[in-house]
Amino acid sequence: MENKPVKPLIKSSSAKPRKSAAVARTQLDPERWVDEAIDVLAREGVTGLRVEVLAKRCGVTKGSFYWHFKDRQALLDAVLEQWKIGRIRDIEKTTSVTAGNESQQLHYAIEVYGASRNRKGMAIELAVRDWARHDTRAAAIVESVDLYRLECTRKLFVAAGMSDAEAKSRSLLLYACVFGLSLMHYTQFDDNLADLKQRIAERIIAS
Amino acid sequence: MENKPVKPLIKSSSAKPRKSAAVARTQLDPERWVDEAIDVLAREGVTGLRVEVLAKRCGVTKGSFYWHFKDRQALLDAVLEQWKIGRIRDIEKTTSVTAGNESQQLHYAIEVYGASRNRKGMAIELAVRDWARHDTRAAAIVESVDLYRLECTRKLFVAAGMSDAEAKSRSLLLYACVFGLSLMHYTQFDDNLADLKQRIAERIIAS
DNA sequence: TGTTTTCCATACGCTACCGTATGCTTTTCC
DNA sequence: GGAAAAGCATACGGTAGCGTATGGAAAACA
Repeated sequence: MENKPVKPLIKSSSAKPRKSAAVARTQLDPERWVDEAIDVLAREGVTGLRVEVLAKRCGVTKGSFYWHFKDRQALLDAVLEQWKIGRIRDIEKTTSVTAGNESQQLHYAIEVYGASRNRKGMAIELAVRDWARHDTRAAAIVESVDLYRLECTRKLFVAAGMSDAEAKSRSLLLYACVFGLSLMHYTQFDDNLADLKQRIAERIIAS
Repeated sequence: MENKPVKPLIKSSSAKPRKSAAVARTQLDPERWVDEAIDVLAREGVTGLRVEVLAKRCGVTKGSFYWHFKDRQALLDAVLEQWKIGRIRDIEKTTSVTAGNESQQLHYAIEVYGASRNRKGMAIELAVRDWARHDTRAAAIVESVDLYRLECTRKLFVAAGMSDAEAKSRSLLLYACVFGLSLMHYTQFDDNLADLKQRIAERIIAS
């Protein structure tokens, strides 16, 4: 009963060996679980994120999981937090730009999400968003990420010379379109999808 | 073993009482199951669509369900089919227009999906789309509905005077934006969402 | 009225989960 | 090297879900 240490909700990964600095050989899973979980999330959604399934993918059993995490919810929270951090970092990387290249950078922002490349990233995105429809925690995370994204691209539109109100609407239009496209099945709609996407991007960005 | 009649996958609802035309008092659940299922789908997604849960909502037990349906998949198929039929009907209603009012009708098409009203319809839409990400059957239905929608609005854009290529891109942009907006959480982004949406709609439709 | 269908309830076996308890092995630390 | 802690395995109880089997009530039909 009492021989277990005060078990943290998520084991702090900063508890690395203190003396021998360069050893760190035998540590196994500080946040490996979260990475694997995000992988499963991308392919099956939250409902596919089950403790025993995940354990099998990690080559261990539940026993290990419940040592690192208080319960399933703790993992889910960690996944959300990790996702949020990654998104914020990505947004900053995508929307940081040298003055004068704003329009170009906006085009890039659209392309980054475009289907082929970054399929997994979009799968995670959609999984989290669907998750947010039934879970308050996920919804809060999505909201914060959305606001940050919208704000970043808004600044780009402003820097590109638009009014504040127009920049806001363009910013929202941009992300709505990006996510919306990833929801739709339109490959049969046209035989020149590249041109189609080009026109859409122009419509979103051009003055 | 053999006393059961050839059980159809979905019991044909055309087997109404033959003689007394206006009676039909005691029939209970031909497609009531499907309606209830779509209701659950809207609130919990496909994974919430469980046989015993649904039975409880209908005030019966599994025994009834497995008389009407071969298995859970048969219900899911019926749900998809019902959804498709409803969408097709809706699209035709939304995009049929007297000549000259195309632009107005396009604005209406956007408004119809806009948040407040028709929340349930959008919830179903998103649930089905998420479903389609893991299920081939659902994906096929979504694809057919998408193509039909895209084609209908494309015609409206053409009728409004656009080139074929531009009409296609606008049509895709319209639906992508509509679904994308329903995925996002942007209520904190601006204090005048109406103006925001108005600008977006203009951007999508205006020449 | 009695038989056949229709429609539903109950009971069962099975699997996939979650979370806990407990013990075993490997490090870590003294 | 020996105690303590870390990291994981195994086993258990419990729930929820699917699908089947079977019986019973109620309606339709003859």
